[in-house]
Amino acid sequence: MAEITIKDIAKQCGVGISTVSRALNNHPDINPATRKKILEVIEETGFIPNNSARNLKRTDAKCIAVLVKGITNPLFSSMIKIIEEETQRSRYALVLRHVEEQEDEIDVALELEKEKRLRGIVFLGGLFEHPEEKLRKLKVPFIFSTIGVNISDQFHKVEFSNIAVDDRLESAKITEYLLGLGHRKIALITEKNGPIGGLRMEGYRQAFAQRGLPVEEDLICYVQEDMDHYSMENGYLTVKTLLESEREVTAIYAVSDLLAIGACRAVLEAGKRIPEDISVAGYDGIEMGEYYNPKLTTIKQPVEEIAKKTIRLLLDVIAEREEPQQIVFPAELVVRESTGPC
Amino acid sequence: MAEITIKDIAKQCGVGISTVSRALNNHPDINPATRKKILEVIEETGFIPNNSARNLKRTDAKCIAVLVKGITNPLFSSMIKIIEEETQRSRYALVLRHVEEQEDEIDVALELEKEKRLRGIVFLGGLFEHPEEKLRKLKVPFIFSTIGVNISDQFHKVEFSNIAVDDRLESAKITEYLLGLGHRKIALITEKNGPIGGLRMEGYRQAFAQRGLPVEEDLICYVQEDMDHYSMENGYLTVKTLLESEREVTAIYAVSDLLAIGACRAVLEAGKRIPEDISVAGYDGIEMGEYYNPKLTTIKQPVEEIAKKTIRLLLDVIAEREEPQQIVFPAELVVRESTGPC
DNA sequence: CTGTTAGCGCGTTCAC
DNA sequence: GTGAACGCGCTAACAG
Repeated sequence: MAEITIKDIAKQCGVGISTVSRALNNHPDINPATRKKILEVIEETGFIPNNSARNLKRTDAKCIAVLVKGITNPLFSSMIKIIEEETQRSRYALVLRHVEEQEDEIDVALELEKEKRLRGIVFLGGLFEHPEEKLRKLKVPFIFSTIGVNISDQFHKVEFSNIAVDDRLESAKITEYLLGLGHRKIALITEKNGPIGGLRMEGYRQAFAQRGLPVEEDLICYVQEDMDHYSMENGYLTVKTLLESEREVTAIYAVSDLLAIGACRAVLEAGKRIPEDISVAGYDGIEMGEYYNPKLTTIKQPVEEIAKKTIRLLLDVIAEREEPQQIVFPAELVVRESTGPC
Repeated sequence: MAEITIKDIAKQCGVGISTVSRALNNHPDINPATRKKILEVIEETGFIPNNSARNLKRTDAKCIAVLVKGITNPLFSSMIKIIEEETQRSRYALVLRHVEEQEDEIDVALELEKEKRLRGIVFLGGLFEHPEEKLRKLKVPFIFSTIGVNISDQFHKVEFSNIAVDDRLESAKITEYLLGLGHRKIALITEKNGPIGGLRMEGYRQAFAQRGLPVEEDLICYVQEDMDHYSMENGYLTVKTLLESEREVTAIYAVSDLLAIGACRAVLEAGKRIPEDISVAGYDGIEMGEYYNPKLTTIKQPVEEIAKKTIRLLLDVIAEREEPQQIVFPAELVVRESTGPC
């Protein structure tokens, strides 16, 4: 069965091809009567315009793309929801696209930019460390909403937008909080390579340094490389190994809430209490932290604010109401039940 | 700046347009030397073929689409991962597409079918209750992997594929387990309307009926309609209300693990112990259930098997090695720490 | 092996 | 207001 096209509709309505096109696109120059009739026939026939063909010709598509790297990150779904709302309000269409871990998000963006008629791009969860040369290939405004990557090391000019949290600072904040409680044997659960783990580790070290305290290197535990670095399972396994090693530990700081929850499981399984025997702190502020037992002490990233600012800034830049800029959001130390005095 | 096209590449290489196309598509009939040169120029120029134009002409695209309804469902990400692996192994491209709650997944599929050259479609999380007439519009094989919707009530012919778990049966299983522990005051946390909640409630009733026990209607608690029906927050609020009502309860069965975790938080906040004072059981078998404290008793859906079978069946149907069929997978009652004798 | 040509389905000029 | 013709960028069929 042949695909039904705009031509068939035109024939069936006894009108020209372009009239159908006008009906389809809410073009003003069309007789309401003929327009209504065309839409009826379209309804009956179940005709669906071919998007590929449309994208090929269309000049005015208001469309922005969100490229998400890391579908497993629980923070993203709420961010996406907010971005969706905000774009709809501005009458933009949204293309949501997942980027595989090994894919280059810029390449995907470049491809999408050609395929659809993008007006702007949001990068969620990728790394803002692409060569400027490559970034410059993007012809529409874009913004990196890189929860987890501090920009202070970046040398990008202000010509590119970026919204982030100062990981090093926030990480130091929660470490200092643990130190303030009297903890000294604070195990750090982090990833070995990778900018996020790196920055958060730096914050950890900074907090110790600021108090003139030495960091015990063998309390820095790296998650397993061969599986998702930020999964509960990885946190569990890493902390299990730690506890079995009989190293003395009074607190555990995992650089993500999921790792921290895995850590909790390992601690509980070892027959220890949280926080009486061992305090556990996370980082991210995922919803589960409020529901877990005990409730998780963590650094809460202002996800909603970040999402809102991200999309608004992008829309403003698109509309040339605003210049690209780089913004750092403060995060919040949320003390709950999983941490206590040493 | 004008978009760079295949024509420009051809000119720059001093070859014909179709030769470039051949290089692009790994066509065998091409001189390796010219081919290499073309690819080099493409690399230099940063040329990216326009997908819309390709889709318009291409006839042989091996592409299958996965339409996901309900991004928040924690079970989906692992299913998607498996489906990705399996499709790649068969050298199919994958289009992942999220469907909004209010969108009609069939409409989206229809549109996508025109836009890309789909060979098959997987529906994840939608409802298999579309009129046959509409389903028949889909011209490529598709399969509903409807975790959560029992098919026994469906009157669809075998011409459509569907993979599911028998919700009623499994729900009865876990209810019977609680009854077997001696519980009689078992609160049910479910959604008021909606086929999933409906079927699971039927299972709950069935289990009581089988023992000749009456169901106490006021122990059936409906989640709030105005927010995500299967969120922790909704479970928390619903159970909080329940507990404040002073109705006697010895066990709570929530029809999803997330609801159950919210329920646990409410129970704990009320100063009760799990399972000593109140047992809590969930449904789904999400990973968090193993990490939560206490570990959650639940019905574990065989997500991996379902995902594998789903994609394999689809590929088989596409290749005409197999007829469309409807399969029911058994789920497993996993008893963990959150439930105990009455 | 390679270049030329004819559309894919639609939006966008133009005339009318 | 409307229709015919053109071409978006590319692939496929055909010649060479």
